[in-house]
Amino acid sequence: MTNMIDESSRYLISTVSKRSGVKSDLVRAWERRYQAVIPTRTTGGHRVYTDQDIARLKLLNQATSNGHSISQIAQYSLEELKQLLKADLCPELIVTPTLKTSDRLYLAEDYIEKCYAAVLAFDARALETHFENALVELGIEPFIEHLLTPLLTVIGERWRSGELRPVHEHMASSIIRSLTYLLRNNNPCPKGAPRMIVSTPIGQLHELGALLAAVIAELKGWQVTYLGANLPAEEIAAAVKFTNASAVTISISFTTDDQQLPRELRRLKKLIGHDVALIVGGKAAEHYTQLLEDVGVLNILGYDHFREILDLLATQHKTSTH
Amino acid sequence: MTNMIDESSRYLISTVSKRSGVKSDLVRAWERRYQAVIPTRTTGGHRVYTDQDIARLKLLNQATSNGHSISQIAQYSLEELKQLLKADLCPELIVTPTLKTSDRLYLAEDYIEKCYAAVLAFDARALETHFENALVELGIEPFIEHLLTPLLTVIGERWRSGELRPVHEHMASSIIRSLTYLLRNNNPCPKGAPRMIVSTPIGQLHELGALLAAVIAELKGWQVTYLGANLPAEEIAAAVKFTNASAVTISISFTTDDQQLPRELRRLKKLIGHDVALIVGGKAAEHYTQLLEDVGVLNILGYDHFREILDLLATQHKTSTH
DNA sequence: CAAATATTGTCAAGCTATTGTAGAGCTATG
DNA sequence: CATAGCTCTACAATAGCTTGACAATATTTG
Repeated sequence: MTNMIDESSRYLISTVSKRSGVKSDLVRAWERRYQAVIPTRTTGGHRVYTDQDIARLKLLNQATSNGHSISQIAQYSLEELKQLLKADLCPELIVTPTLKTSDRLYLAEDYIEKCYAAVLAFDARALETHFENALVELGIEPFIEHLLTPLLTVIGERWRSGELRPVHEHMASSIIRSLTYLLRNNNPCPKGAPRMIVSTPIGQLHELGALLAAVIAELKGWQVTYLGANLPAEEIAAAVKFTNASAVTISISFTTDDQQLPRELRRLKKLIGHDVALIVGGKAAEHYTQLLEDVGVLNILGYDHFREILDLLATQHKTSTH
Repeated sequence: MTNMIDESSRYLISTVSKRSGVKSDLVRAWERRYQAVIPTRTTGGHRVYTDQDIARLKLLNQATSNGHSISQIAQYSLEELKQLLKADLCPELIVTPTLKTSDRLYLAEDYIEKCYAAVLAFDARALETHFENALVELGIEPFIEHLLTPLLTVIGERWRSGELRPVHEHMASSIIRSLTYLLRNNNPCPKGAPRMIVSTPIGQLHELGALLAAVIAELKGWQVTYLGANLPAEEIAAAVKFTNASAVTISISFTTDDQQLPRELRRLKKLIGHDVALIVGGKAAEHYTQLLEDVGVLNILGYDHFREILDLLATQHKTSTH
């Protein structure tokens, strides 16, 4: 996760030595003789290393103990070193080309499989690890769009088909929810940012859709107050008043036959008035298109559409406050 | 919100020193040499610090004792420092308590007030900031025991008395839930650790109690799988089978008149058998003492009691697996 | 194969930078 | 007026820097 903050950690040589397992003297020797790492310096001349340097030294250390000579590999890139070590372990699998941005979809699919396998095996730790790795490799938005969303769809399908039990879905959800901290945490919110309330209406217990919407809105620069699931219209409206929010996003995951959802939506719209945008999304939203149109709701048709809506509302917000 | 922080939290250097664990002289040296904190001044020139400054110094203190050089990290933001420490947690580092327990209680009360004020003002950001600072200052377990638990009780009371709306409680809950990532993430779980399933039975939608139980069990060295709220007995039992868990912890927050809860508990006990411990806690557990006794449940009477139970079960687990 | 050469990890000497601590003398605060 | 805080200065203890050397292995060459 450190590299999400733009690689700002700096270390002195002793720390580097402890972390990488290469003695300080040797680190300096490798620099002097082969420029294996080229740290910056303090004004006083002390060497200052980055996380990358540490990773590099770790790999170099492994590679040398595998028999490679330091003079030969000292200038390899991180990627090349990883390949080298991989090749040492299983010399048959050297094929891997370096990953480029166009391979993200492939990468995401790979992770989807791994994650699904972890869910099926009910291995919460493995699932969490996969998620964290994927988050680093993919970045936040692709992570949500190309990994989480398809994964949840798959889990939903397999759940209905009986391959998975409800408890699998619960396990996965709770892990995804705890990840939200990572997803949300890096945004110093701008001061005049438009505010948004995110929740699910009463009767809708699944909150993951809402959670992802909240994350995306925060990434788009909104100041989001997330309220969890299952809230009656008056409560959501109260939150809008408290925060002076200019939009409300509601996620609907399940189709129900009763009239509760339509009633709640109409009530909510009436309570918040016409100046506050009401946005609705979620798997089950498409079953209610007529209703949503009647009520005057912005219906989310996909991630890009959601982002468009957010941008549009944000500009409206700016012009209305100036 | 901002003026609440500004007005309520101004400290002189001696207080800061006590709370952060950094000697006054050193605090001044860090300011002079690296601008690690830049307090405001009284008209007479005395330094005046905020809660943020204290949190910052505390983190800087930890980071330096982890081997980082103060000149390198002095200008890091709070977030960066947290990340740094998280990254350092590979070695076995438990936050060293620099405060006496009596000071802690006082400090916790102080934070309870601030947090409650943030809830009342519906200020999610302020609440989150207070939580994060408190977590740094108090350490995990005191944070749960002396801040979170009393705070939740207060919120519950004021909610029943009508001072707060349900939406206040939702807002606070969702923030606490997102904090769980911080609370849980520090434990590299030992290999032979006993496993536990944590959830709430069907009909019990409030999951915070379960969440806190999960965190405490993890701190005690258990390998916990947290499943969220509202699960039927068969699902919980299935999770026990999948993970080969040796204990199940269930949290009950609300008293209901119907027979669902008793039925579910009996069913759960039957499904998991006598070899798996069934632990029940939560605000409403005391209303069911007779039932719990009949079913053969370990009833949690408080945090210390819970920890005792955990230790007891852990030793049983060890002897049975050797 | 042996000798010559190159590579590589380690160490020491002498010097500088960093950093925690402390004292002297003065001032603000209640 | 006593306590706690302020500035400035100084100092000792680590920890880091450079240069250069030196064995212990590899590798090449005769």
